[in-house]
Amino acid sequence: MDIVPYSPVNALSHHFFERETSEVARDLIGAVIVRELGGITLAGRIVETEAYLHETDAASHSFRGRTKRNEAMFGEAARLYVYRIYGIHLCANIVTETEGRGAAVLLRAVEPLAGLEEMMRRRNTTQTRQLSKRQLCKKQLCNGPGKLAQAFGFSLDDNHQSLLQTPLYVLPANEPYEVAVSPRIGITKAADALLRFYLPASPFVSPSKWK
DNA sequence: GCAAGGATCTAA
DNA sequence: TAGATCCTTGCC
Repeated sequence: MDIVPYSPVNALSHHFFERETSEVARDLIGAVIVRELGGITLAGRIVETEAYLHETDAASHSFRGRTKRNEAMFGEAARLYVYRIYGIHLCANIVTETEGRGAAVLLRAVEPLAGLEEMMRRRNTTQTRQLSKRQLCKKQLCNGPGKLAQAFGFSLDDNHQSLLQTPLYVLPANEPYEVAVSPRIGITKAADALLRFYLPASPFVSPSKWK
């Protein structure tokens, strides 16, 4: 069969994620996140991110200091911070900057590249409705933070997991992309800060008033 | 348009 | 300790 075209050899290094959070969030647009899960390769091109800064950012979980929930956000760069939102969904973040800082990049949407069958299966597991009624299409697999986390099988147990080697790593963008900027989605504090980055031409970004 | 869902924060 | 809030989604 085919050789899987994904290898951690050229994966982004610790240095990439140590930088200032909004720079990391912007530079992650076009990068490819790869996860080996149960012998299956899941991969997606990152098309939408948000930067959550340290103690000066009222919208960030780290704003009120370190707690059990946000502990992973204060860990070293290039590790996962996963949290539960609205009691139902999970959101996956990549920790940035220096250890103890409390900054991260939220992964909001990716374009599915590999493992689509598996993503579709994971996105359907909690669906009790008939498949024929509203079949999930490629665009709906990962176009939102909760959807992305579900498709890639992220869980609270994945907190602190490294993104620097198999089974989880990020490959740099293979071409330069024109990145658009907007306010972040779904927040009330610091709502005017331009810390959301996305590919304006991509049909795989999450549905929002900013397009 | 809004309910679901559970942890976390805030005001007493 | 009760009540509001929360980096969302999918069904009504």
